[in-house]
Amino acid sequence: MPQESLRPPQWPDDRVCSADQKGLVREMLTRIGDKWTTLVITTLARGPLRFSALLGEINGLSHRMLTVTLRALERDGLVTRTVYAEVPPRVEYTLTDLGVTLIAPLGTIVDWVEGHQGQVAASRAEFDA
Amino acid sequence: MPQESLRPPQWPDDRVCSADQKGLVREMLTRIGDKWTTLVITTLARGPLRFSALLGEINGLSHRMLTVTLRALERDGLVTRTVYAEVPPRVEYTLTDLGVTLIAPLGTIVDWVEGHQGQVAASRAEFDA
DNA sequence: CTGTATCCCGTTCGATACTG
DNA sequence: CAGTATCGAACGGGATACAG
Repeated sequence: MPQESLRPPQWPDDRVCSADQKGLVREMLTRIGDKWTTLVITTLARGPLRFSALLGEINGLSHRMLTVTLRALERDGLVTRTVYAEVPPRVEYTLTDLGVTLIAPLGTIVDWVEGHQGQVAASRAEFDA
Repeated sequence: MPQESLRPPQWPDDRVCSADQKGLVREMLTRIGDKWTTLVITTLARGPLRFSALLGEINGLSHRMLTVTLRALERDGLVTRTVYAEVPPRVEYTLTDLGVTLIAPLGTIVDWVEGHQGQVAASRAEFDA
């Protein structure tokens, strides 16, 4: 088993968050903020999808990264993987109850970005000028 | 030539989000989720701080990464950089009004993590078993 | 004190090829 | 169709040295 496949970033530095759980919070933020996790969750929020459907819905997402992302979500208990014993094989991914509770908080961030992207873009334009 | 140095990430991939704004949403999520951004924002949420103070408050944060993080936040209009013409130089960083509006949404995520980290940890333990 | 520039290593991720 | 294995390029980020 390759090291990379499934290992979620373990945050080994307890100095960062010695007395509290900021390490875990940041680890989850890292997960939430990583390249594909949020897109996968928000896509699954509209209903269960199979692997190939997810791949089709999310533009630019590679085969391999979808697998990695889904495994991490599954490990965290946010997504359920259901295999149907058919030929050809069919696998459906569904948000768990826990995963569903993440939709709203995620939504506040998405809303913020959508509501302020103009200001951010303007600020960048000025900064880069 | 490989001046990757201190420049904030500039928008490398338009492929992913050609016509819509999901790319920007994800880009902001990436920024929010990256190693230090959230910690810097939440630390500045308690009040303005100078460079060295921030460095001291956030354990494990390196000199260089604080600069990189602050530049990105400044570029996005989330943080203001104020230089006082003194010797030795003093520079204070403050959340902008825009930056302040990010505190609440960020809080919903932090609250989610703190409220569900037990379930996540349990799920991981079972998955890894 | 604040910030920039280099070096350098580990990780990430896309492309590709292969299996059940 | 769904998933795994491998490889190479790109990136992140720490240590360090240096400058205003």
